[in-house]
Amino acid sequence: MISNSSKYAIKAVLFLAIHSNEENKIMVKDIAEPINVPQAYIAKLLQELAKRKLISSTRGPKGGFYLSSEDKERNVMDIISVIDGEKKINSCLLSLERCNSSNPCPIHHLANQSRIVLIENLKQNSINELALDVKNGKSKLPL
Amino acid sequence: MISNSSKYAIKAVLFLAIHSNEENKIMVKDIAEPINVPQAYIAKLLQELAKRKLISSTRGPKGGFYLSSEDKERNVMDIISVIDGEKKINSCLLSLERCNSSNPCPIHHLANQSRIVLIENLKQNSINELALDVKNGKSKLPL
DNA sequence: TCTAAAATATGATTTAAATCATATTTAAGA
DNA sequence: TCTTAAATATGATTTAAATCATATTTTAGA
Ligand code: FES
Ligand code: FES
Repeated sequence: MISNSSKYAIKAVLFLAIHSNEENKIMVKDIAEPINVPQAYIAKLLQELAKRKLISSTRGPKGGFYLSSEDKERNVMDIISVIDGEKKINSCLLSLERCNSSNPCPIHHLANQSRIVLIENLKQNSINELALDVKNGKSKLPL
Repeated sequence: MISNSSKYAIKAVLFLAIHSNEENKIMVKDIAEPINVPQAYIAKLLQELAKRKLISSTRGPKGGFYLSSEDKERNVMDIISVIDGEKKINSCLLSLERCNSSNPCPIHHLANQSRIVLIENLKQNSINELALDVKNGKSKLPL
């Protein structure tokens, strides 16, 4: 439903939200370790996120990744959409085909509402808001 | 979150609920095709479900798989638990470690409630009830 | 303008899940 | 009791996701 890659990407973006800004960029090697994701792997994900404009980056010495103020207004679903694609999280729990309320599978009505709520919630808070929660001790960035 | 194997297993069990009973057993080859799952693959899953007592089977000529009346009182979460294991569906969306409301990750509060609701819903209806929905045209068994 | 430090692009390798294959065991019926 | 049809047990192969490796491009600063 949500890939490992998406989870890693979310962790990395939140880490950047907490520790970086326009004037304080962070290199992959300084991101990989604290979030406990292999460096080469998170590098690839960060590159993809940068290409898709969810995070910002500059090359060369003093370069690195960071979140611009617009980047911080993104939400978690934006990240999942870029890494996994829209359709994956919306696919039918049984068929992998089109999930459709007018032609539902036997467990559609058991699963559909909670999925809608989940997706809605993942769009509700900005990266910035989630980062503030961590700063305020209301949540933790796990390994 | 829910593996392909679990999805296949759920489809197979629902198929058995609709088409089989103590006097009318069904062979793997007659299950595989209608639910559109490779025969050797669904065979393995059915064997596991039978070993774990979620479905019934008899060997030899006139043998096959079927659901006893007790089997039909099981629910979808029972199947997921047997195929994927309990912990998988309950793991943290970010860390893969213990998901814990008193030490939550940044998206715990975005995801936890809907997951609880999903799991509760998947336990709510018996296989028999879900099969009746299909028989009554209220839902469809997809490919 | 050179050098070094960073991201980027691209592709190879590994691993776990999915899929396939087959020898063994059980039970019905002749 | 023999034969045959079924599930069962076990393991091999394939595939997609995860992970690793490296040559190229860009840019800051000497
Ligand atoms: S049709 Fe299966 S979850 Fe919607
Ligand atoms: S701690 Fe991450 S989902 Fe609960």
